[in-house]
Amino acid sequence: MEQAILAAAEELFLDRGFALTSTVEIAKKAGCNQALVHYYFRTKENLFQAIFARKIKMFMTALTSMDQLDLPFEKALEYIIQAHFDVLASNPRLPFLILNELTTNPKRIEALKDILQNEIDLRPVMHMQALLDQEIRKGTVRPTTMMDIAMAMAALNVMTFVARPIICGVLDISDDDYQEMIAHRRQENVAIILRSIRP
Amino acid sequence: MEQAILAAAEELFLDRGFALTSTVEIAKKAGCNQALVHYYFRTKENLFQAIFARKIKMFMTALTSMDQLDLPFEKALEYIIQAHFDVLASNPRLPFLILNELTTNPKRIEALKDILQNEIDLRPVMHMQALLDQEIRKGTVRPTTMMDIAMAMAALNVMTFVARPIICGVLDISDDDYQEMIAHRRQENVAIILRSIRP
DNA sequence: AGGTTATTTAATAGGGCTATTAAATGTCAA
DNA sequence: TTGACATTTAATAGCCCTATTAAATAACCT
Repeated sequence: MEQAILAAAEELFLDRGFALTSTVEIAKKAGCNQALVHYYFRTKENLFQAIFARKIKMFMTALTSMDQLDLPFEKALEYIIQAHFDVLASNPRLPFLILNELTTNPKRIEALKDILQNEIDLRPVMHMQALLDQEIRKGTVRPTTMMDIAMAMAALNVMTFVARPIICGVLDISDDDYQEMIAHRRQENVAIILRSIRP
Repeated sequence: MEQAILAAAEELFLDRGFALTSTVEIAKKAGCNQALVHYYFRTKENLFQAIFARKIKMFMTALTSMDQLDLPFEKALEYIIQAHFDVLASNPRLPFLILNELTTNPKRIEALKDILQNEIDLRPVMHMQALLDQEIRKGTVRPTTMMDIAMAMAALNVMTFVARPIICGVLDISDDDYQEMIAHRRQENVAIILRSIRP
């Protein structure tokens, strides 16, 4: 039942965020009494943090555990951008939850910092930075930074999923059309970034 | 006092969204009794919609009221991207509010559709589309669509401001550094898009 | 001033929420 | 079987919230 509560809470939190999800709803979805939620997690805040931390860790790990370290820079970059995109596609509501919580609740920032500092292996990032610097020296890539590239990647990929309600709502397109658009963006976002770093 | 309530509500809604803002807080910030909020707007929902509609209208109008219709395509695009960026810089919390409300409350989508259909002049967009098609025929721009370009622009510009809590929180940088980063992104986002449409 | 309307306040109904508590039920080993 | 412990439930305290109502105050017109 503890697992059922976690699963129900995860779904609801991802759907509606912390503030709009009540422990009563979580209990109903998990199929138990509302007091049980508090028996296992004492507070709604605890329950949320457990899920939030787990999700962020999963997300960051998926990004930094890279098995393409031997690829040349452009290929590696393409691989990373698409890996990032794919994690988002499997967790389309996660970026919104993260943005939402970090924006409305300063407390969450500490949690995020902790995870980033203690749980994430940054060596792959360093490796990419080194490859990039090499390319710049060779003149095959214009002078730029991994920070800039990462910003562009995050922006383009995340917005694809965060903007879904706007896109689907305003253009009212079918689910098939949306899937097609997703596939298109997966290619397009890579293309934009690769072109943007040309000398 | 009605204006004071509107102003207070706008600030609080932008800060914390609809659900996390109470009419009591609004009243306190406006310097009046909480019942007065309901006297003027009957419901919190009404008050929110008034503000939300006004903000979206302002935002969309700033984007589509373009005075650079005689510029060549690339110059016009650069102008638009920076205009978009500047509206966001003046309303840094607006995109988050829009995303937040459209994501958590389907009702808002109707409001948005209404505004887009009735209040926004789409001729400048058509004009840009025509210029783009011309460039593509000439071969000076790779085959693409205004939709793709707009997505990239929105993603890059919006993320600059939406991600502020993450960037400032994780990297803990000073306000000056942040301002510098903003200025950098204003250039960079243009550069990325212009490079991304090269043949 | 006196009357009418607009504005503002105090008080409160009514509802949902989190968290706690005490009691009931299940589990399982000795 | 019984005792100890884990799980689950019902009930409720205590908050904060929205919205309403009735009464008080201000503003304005004649």
